[in-house]
Amino acid sequence: MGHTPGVRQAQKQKTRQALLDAALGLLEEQSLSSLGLREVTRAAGVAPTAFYRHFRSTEDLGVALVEEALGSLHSMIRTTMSPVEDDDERIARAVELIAGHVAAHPAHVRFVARERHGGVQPVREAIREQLARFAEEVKAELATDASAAGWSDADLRMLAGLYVDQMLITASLFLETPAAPREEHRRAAATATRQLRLIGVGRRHWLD
Amino acid sequence: MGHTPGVRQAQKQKTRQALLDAALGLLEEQSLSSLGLREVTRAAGVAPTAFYRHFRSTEDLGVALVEEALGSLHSMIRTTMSPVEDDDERIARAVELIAGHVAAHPAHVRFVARERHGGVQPVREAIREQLARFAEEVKAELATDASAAGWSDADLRMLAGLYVDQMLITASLFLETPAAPREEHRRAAATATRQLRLIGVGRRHWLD
DNA sequence: CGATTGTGGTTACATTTGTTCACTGACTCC
DNA sequence: GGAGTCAGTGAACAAATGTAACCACAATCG
Repeated sequence: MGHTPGVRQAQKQKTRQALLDAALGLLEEQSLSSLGLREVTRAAGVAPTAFYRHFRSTEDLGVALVEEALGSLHSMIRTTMSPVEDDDERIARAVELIAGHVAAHPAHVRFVARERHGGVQPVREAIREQLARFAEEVKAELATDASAAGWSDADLRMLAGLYVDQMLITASLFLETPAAPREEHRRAAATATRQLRLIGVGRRHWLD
Repeated sequence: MGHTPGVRQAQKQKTRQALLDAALGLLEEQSLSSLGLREVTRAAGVAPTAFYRHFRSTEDLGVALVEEALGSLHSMIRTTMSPVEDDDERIARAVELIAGHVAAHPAHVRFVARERHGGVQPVREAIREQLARFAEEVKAELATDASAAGWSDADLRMLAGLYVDQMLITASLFLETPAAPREEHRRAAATATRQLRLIGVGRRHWLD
């Protein structure tokens, strides 16, 4: 089996993915700056030197993880901004969406929250850049909203940044609520909802 | 010189402080989970084994650093809540205060921002606990405010948490603006001011 | 088909790590 | 002032790390 062109590259990306997955798993209990090359290869089931075929260093791997982690967030933001008329409905949907995303990709969320201010500069930079891109998208979406009439460009940028930060805060709040039966989860959701609602109120009366 | 009682303990705390300072310096370019015991003692100018006279492990040292770092934040919050009638004046003063604190203790602020979601569980826990205490203080302060009439306990707690998170966001925003001549610093301050103002607007119209 | 490319494995090495043990000598306390 | 306490030192250890050089062998391409 397999004289189809591309078998080699497919295998390569398979082990590459194994390295990424292994690293992501290990990063649930430590920071990237302490992640060892051998540690990763051991968890991935490959020889230490094989690492170099894919990444120059663990820093490099970290940057790759940023792409992977925030790629999944990409679709999330789009959905949050979906056309819903009722504001409270939209907020509830957003909180629900964040909770779902955290439940689906906890390791990715943890990684971003952890390394956003972490000890590896290139990774911080990559996260910052991606989040700035998201904020720009959010801002563009906000600008189309009817209630945005009269808002300055700086005001819109500020609000978008506020929403992005709030999204991360909410996500890591859910993260800290792992197997809490249901009660803590509810409280986290309630708090997040309230915070978004207050921002919404401020938004509606911004031009008063 | 020195038959006054307490010379010994004074010397001990002096080297203990040297260890803390050395660690804090090293942590500007890495995370706590990768901080080595020998690395710290080397930077502090003491023998590796001396470390054990003060801390059980680097994790332990990290927890001690939390106390030190958030102790300085303590006074900061109190001042922010000082009695000023004009809201915009209060916001301006708060932003100014945060900027000053970051300029005065950049390493402490960086440490808290970095390890709040970092890879060392006991340190995360310590930071969470201290921030919860701060939030409680802020909430108590908010409750005395005249405009807090009719606010539920949960609403007050939510608002206090929002302010604390916002304070950290603003602080780490200033952190990312190290030697930027003045322009970036101004923009950061402007953004922070705008965000606090929007929260203030939402606060005033919360009960509408 | 034969030649080439390149992923992954093997072995090896110099460094660095955390922790131990026994020690020294200055401060403490009676 | 003499006995005891204890912060800091020094040497030693096994274990783990990042990186290099060389090898094997299947997929690729002419």
